[in-house]
Amino acid sequence: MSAQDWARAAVRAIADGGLAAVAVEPLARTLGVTKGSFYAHYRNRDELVTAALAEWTRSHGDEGLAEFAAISDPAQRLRELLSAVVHAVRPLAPSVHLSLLGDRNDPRARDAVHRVNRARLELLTRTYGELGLPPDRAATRARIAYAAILGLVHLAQTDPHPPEAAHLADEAAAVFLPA
Amino acid sequence: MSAQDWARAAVRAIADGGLAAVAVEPLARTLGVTKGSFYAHYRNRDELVTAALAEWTRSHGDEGLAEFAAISDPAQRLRELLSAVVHAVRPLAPSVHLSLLGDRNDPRARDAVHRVNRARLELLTRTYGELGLPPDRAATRARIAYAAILGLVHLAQTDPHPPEAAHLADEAAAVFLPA
DNA sequence: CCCCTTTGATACGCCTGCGTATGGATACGC
DNA sequence: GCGTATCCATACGCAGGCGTATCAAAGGGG
Repeated sequence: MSAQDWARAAVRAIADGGLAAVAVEPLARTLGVTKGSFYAHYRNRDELVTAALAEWTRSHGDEGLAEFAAISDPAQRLRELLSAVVHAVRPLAPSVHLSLLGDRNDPRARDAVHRVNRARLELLTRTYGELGLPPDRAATRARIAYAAILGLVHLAQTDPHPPEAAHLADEAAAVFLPA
Repeated sequence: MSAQDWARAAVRAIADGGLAAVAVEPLARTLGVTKGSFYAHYRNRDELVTAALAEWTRSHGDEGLAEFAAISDPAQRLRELLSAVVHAVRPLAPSVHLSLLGDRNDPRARDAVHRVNRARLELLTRTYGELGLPPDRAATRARIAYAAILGLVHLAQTDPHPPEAAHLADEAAAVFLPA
């Protein structure tokens, strides 16, 4: 039971309950310990919230994008990003992102979301630039594509009959792939 | 001080704090009354939450879209919708929508968001259909456009230097207007 | 004019989460 | 093998929110 364990549990809690779910006693229960353990690693709840946001920002910002940034062919990079999003796997998994939008009045949450968004937008902008778009059009294109992806994921989250992945992939490709 | 007043205050509370902010005693303080008043109108907090969500769904679903649905020229209708979104005015104002995403584990919140999304998507799909797109392409197009709009608004919300409205309008037009 | 309904104020008990104090256990240095 | 430090359990006080009980003040209908 390390400080890391608590931080990771806090990230999970954010994913399905927002910052309010980062509560020491419930987390201790799910971890099978008491809160006496917690205060051996953190001074108070706020420190845990900060640590959890830092952990998420790190793993979903530049670090989470590293494997995609390493792809040299921009078209291939774009396809891989698209595939990752549509299959809702790791680096663009939306739950924490979505929950934090609900906590956007908290400056720490807003900052974390903004950092992750910025890292992704920069990669996308660079990718579109390498595909031949002039800088300003690349930036705009990246914003639209990323916004559309976010929105599609958000729509799927509240839809009781979410569209199947293949169909979502077609829709995403329509905005993701360069005109 | 009517039940309506409480419901409207609850909607405001959702806008800047999510469902958790719908708390009887703080709301009573901001309304300048005590909670004794509240329990004269509602049986418990849950009833207030339900009423607030119903109020929002009503005013932002079909009813909020009525003024746009009444525009007979589809191209004009699309332009008006676009303008409304970009200027962040009423019917697509995002704050409650965004906050409810953070509460998407609550079935009532999920349902409310879904109803509003569905009403908007139906209007958009119909509009693209009237503009000449075949039904399935109109539906897909509507989803992408609406998703992009949602995403752009979301990005702006966490951006400390949000892009100016004119630029946002250009970006929105790129996905909103038919190809 | 009086009664009764509606509205809301006050006060209470309960629950849950935060933070602190204290003590015990285990493991590691020497 | 004996301190000593780290980790964690237990127990406490405190705050804030929910729901209930009780009562007071109008205000409208008979």
